[in-house]
Amino acid sequence: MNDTTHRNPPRMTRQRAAVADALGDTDEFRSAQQLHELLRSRGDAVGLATVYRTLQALAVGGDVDVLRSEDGESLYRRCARREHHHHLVCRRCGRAVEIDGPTVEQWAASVGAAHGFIDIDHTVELWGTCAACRADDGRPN
Amino acid sequence: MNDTTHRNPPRMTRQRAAVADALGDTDEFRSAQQLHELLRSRGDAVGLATVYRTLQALAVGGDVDVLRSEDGESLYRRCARREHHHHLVCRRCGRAVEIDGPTVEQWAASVGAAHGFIDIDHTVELWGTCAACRADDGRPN
DNA sequence: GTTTGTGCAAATATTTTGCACTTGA
DNA sequence: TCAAGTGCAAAATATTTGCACAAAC
Repeated sequence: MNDTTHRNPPRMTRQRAAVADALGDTDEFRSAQQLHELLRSRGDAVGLATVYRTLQALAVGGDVDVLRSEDGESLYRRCARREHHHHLVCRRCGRAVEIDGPTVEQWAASVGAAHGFIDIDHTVELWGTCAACRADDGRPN
Repeated sequence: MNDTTHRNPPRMTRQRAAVADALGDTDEFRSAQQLHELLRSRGDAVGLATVYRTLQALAVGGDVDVLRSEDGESLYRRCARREHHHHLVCRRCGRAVEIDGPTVEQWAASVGAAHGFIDIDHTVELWGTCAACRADDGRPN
């Protein structure tokens, strides 16, 4: 039997632990660059390429959620639930609230089918400015 | 009176007309690079930077819709309606159908308010494979 | 001892920008 | 005329990849 599809569990390395840890203690979406910098400042430096590779692996495994900021940067966060959900994200600080699209899922599927499209996927994200950032007003972030 | 906010109408140049024209005859979302190549092949070449600048201007003016492909590239299309709407886009060829989010707009606003966020914006796009591309199956794009 | 992971530097890819030159009105 | 638009090449970003070396199991 040819098991090219089999995949061993990822090895536990200092770097993987560090990235997971950096993601662990926040409710904010963070970019790979931010996490890289955060780790460096903590004195637990990890190569930028490794940060990218690790985040990608975590995302594939469903351990972190990924979304694109309004200017196209990928942002990562370890969410409370593993099931599919959407977010209300602060465009200033990245803080996010997990939300359910009421009927979004089935609406998406039916609209797709009605037009003869298959393999429907949907992006539903809400962007805003959170209360804390609103108070911080003019300040540069 | 200081009118720093005033803006003259854009000048009609060969390049602007070419870009507008390239957008005009299709229902597909296209990238700046694709439009640049399309114009070149038509023998009506326009500098890539100009294509980007023009598309950006058209987008600000509300003359074209912009959205980000699943891999982060900006795609442009001149839609039939100028009012806010969403799209069901073929991830293979870019062909798109304009759709209305049933209650998306007010749902977005209320969810935002419920969490103390202001200036709520939402991204709702549907991606799929259209019937024509499905028939084309394995073929490279 | 294998095999997977890491770091670094170089490669991609998209989009933006500085600047001298052209052109529309 | 002369402000606005253009082309080109260089810069800025974000992300990926090749490869030699290190480390996990």
